[in-house]
Amino acid sequence: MAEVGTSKSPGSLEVTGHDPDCWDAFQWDAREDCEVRQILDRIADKWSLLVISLLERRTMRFNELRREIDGISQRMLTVTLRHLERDGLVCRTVHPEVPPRVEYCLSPLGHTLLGTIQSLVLWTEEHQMEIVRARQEFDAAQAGEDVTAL
Amino acid sequence: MAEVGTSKSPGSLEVTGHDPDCWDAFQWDAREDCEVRQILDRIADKWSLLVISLLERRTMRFNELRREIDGISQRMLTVTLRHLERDGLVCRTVHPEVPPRVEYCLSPLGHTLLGTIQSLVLWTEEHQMEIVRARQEFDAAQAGEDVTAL
DNA sequence: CGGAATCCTACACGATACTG
DNA sequence: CAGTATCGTGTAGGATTCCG
Repeated sequence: MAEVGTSKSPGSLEVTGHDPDCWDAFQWDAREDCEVRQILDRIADKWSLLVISLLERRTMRFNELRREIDGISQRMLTVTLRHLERDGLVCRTVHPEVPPRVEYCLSPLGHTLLGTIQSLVLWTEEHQMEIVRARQEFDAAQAGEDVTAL
Repeated sequence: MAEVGTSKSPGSLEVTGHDPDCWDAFQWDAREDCEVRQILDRIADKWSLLVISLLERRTMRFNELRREIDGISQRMLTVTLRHLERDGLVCRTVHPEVPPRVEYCLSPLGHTLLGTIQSLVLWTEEHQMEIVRARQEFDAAQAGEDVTAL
């Protein structure tokens, strides 16, 4: 229900992606709509952050990115780039040559995201020790309960 | 491999969660390790952000959160809260009464996350129009290609 | 009330093979 | 080179039921 473009015809990767119910009109604590979650999901998905951070430095070609990332499947690189392109964060330029040459770079909008992302990365750097320690304590407490439960 | 606490015995929810290979030692563009992605995944998952934003205001009980969020299953609320508790972002207080009363609140660490999160939310607010427009243009272009392809 | 255990399904993702 | 198409799998997450 509430499908915008039902043109999900075979012949295109699942770019239109998931947008099933989108929080059931919860409105994100009455301040936001579901856009926030969608966009957060995008930059937090398995590869986007990495692609963005690589494109921060310079324009890159498809297989260049592929080699650089090492571990990404060609499919997921395609899907990720399509997502980012669809959201206007990344620009895709096809040079009509043979062999084909396709270049990707950050859009201006993508660059504005960069600052925010980096503050998030910074927070993680600053606090990851605390988090790791918290996890250890938590797990230890769990194990302790298991023992006392015997 | 590389499992820290293999105490994933039946009798605990899947808190220890996913940590399968963690980027294959890619080191996040040689600047970060996989912690970043893990933590980003945490706050960007389906409900965490919402829970955190609700706990920003005040301490809340389990079913209070459940009612407030409207759409979350009890299972996912439990899982989400456990995750956040494990990472030290949320504090869980059990009052030994009958009927039981369990309260959740943001930890100090959780509060430090709040600022970063809000900058992200702010970015989304400021740019969501651009993103929506970019998507429309992208989808339109796609449709156009489909037409010309006939 | 605040969970835990179990079952089930949809989808994200990887591997592989083919194309312009 | 830069994709697309197809298949197989793991898992996130919902529904339901039971427990202290």
